[in-house]
Amino acid sequence: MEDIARECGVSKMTVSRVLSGRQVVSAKTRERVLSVAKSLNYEFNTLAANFALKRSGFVGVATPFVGLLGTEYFAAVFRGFQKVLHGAGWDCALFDTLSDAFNDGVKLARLYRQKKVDGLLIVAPHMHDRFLESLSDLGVPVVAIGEQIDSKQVSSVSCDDYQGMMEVCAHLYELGHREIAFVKGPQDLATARDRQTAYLDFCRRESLELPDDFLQSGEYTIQSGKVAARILLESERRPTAIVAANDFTAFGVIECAREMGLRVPEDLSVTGFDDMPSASERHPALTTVHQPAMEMGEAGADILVRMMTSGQLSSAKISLKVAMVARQSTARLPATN
Amino acid sequence: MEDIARECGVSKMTVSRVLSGRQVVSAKTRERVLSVAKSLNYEFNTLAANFALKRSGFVGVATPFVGLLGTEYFAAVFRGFQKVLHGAGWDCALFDTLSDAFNDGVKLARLYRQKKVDGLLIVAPHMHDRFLESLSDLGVPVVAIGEQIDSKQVSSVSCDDYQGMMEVCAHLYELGHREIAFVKGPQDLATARDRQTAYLDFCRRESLELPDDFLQSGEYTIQSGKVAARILLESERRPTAIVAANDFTAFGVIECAREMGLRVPEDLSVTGFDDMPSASERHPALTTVHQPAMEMGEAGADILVRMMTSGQLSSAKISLKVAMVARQSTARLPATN
DNA sequence: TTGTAGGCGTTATCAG
DNA sequence: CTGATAACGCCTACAA
Repeated sequence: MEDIARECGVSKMTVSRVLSGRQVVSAKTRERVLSVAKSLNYEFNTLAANFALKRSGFVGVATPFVGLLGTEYFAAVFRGFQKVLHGAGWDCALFDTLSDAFNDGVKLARLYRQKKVDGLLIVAPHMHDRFLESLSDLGVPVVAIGEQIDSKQVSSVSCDDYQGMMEVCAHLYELGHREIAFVKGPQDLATARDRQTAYLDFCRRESLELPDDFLQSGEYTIQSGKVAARILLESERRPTAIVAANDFTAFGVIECAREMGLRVPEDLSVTGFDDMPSASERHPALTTVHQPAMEMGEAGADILVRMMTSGQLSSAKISLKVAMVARQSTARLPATN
Repeated sequence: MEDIARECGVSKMTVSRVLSGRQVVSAKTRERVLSVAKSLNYEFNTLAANFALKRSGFVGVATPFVGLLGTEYFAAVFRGFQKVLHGAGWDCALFDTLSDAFNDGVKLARLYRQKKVDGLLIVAPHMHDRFLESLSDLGVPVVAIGEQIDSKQVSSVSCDDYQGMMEVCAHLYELGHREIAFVKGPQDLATARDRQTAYLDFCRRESLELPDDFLQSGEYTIQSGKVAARILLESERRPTAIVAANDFTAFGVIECAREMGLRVPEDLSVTGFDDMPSASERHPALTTVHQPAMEMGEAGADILVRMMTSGQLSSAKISLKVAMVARQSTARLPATN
């Protein structure tokens, strides 16, 4: 900068003002500085600028590298981040919540305290309560995507699991189903509990009297879906529809049904939740609930930018609407019975 | 640091030496410094350290956000990066090769010149020659993963497309196939050309005399696979096996065969290349070629670390062996004919 | 609108 | 093995 200043006959400070582009400089001086900078092949040193500004220019995106990185869901959320953050002058760095170093939020907070990142975005759907609780009150700008966090300092952007599951149940009900069973998810995940609550509320609202074993345990896995389905489909009062707490579980249910010689959807309707890419690729394509991943990313990044620029850690809780997608795994009841 | 120094009765420099942990300090002093640091709730300022060291502590990982981010392949490569880089003291930042700002390598190089990143890892399988060429000789530590780069300064880690395709052809040959057709990929992708060359070399080596139309064009897409398959399967000399240049193309071929009432693999053997996750999930599971993605990531990061620490831009070209995976889309010929 | 002086928190360098 | 000093390249604060 000094070279440019000398060449232009102005001070280093004026050059800085032009190059950082956020202070008023006369148009004539500005152009002169810019042209000299170009002719001198000058490159702005972002690192030094950020050091002086006491910021890193990076936002940390934390997610489990096994399980979530590599999914279209994560990619969509991330594109949402990028769109907002890049415009606001930040880049994204990736951190693994599963690595030894990040068993809890305290470790993540160190990234901030050491000035490696200016804020954190946690992509954490289906994450255990314990981890999420460790995020509370770290004194760091943090936004969690995919789960609602119960904290005054941590913001979160989640989607309306309850509403989505309600739509699924209503969809089946409209198709004539009255014998609707449910395969639960892990009880330490808030998403799983919300989905289950919606199912139970729906049954109560419509006065569906269902036997206790219509509520089966599950673990959000294909295998657990198969196990639960076998119990349900072998019981004397066989359901005409099975609502799975997520897509994996639904895949397991369908696999079990097929093994037992039942056709989906003719003999059994099955629904999932999450709308993984394979949900639409499988046969039959799965009726499920789609989450607005990119919008969640954008909303989360918006909140984070506000926290980082204001320095205020007031938490915002946003819950986005989801949309059920009817595909080929559900059918009208009288069609075959 | 000054506070700690005062408290310990040593100089700021000694504290720095202890905390940065890369210079010899007497064990007694070290422990005293560490304990005082803890009691003072001191947090090391990474940003300031990196500024003094003239490095950012970040490596830029560039990839197309639409198409590659969100795939298991990318996730595996990235885990490989992380494993090596984290150990060596770097974190990873993500950049989109598709965004306006990165139509070419020159734009990426700016990240380095502005000291935002200390080096670049480009995850670029199936990337157009033009982009790859723009990476040459940027004067920046760059390693490309997935494509071989023709440059004296840019390193690359690719996998042996030629060998993989040879194995596929040999596999079909051993199953008794002699009428083997091929669906090409885009001609401006080196991977596509290598796979095609292997096929042609194999045919020549085994003296398979095939009609010209056994070599169909394709675009690495499902749709183009369908189109090519229709031509092949409707020709009077119908192939008993179709080798597709990648998995997507193979999916299209299978779809077309099914529409025409042909069974795979009983009436037609089909092979892919890449081993996408869905390759093993589909029915029939696809015989294809698997790439050692995580190993490629590790190898690439190793090379980059060497470039960054040495400052030398000597390019290394590594080509990793691939492995064919025989699944259910290929079968012995006499079994049905 | 522009200039001057000083500082950000760490490390390199060289002397002891 | 330890200490003093200067420097990294930019920005804030204040003054002109």
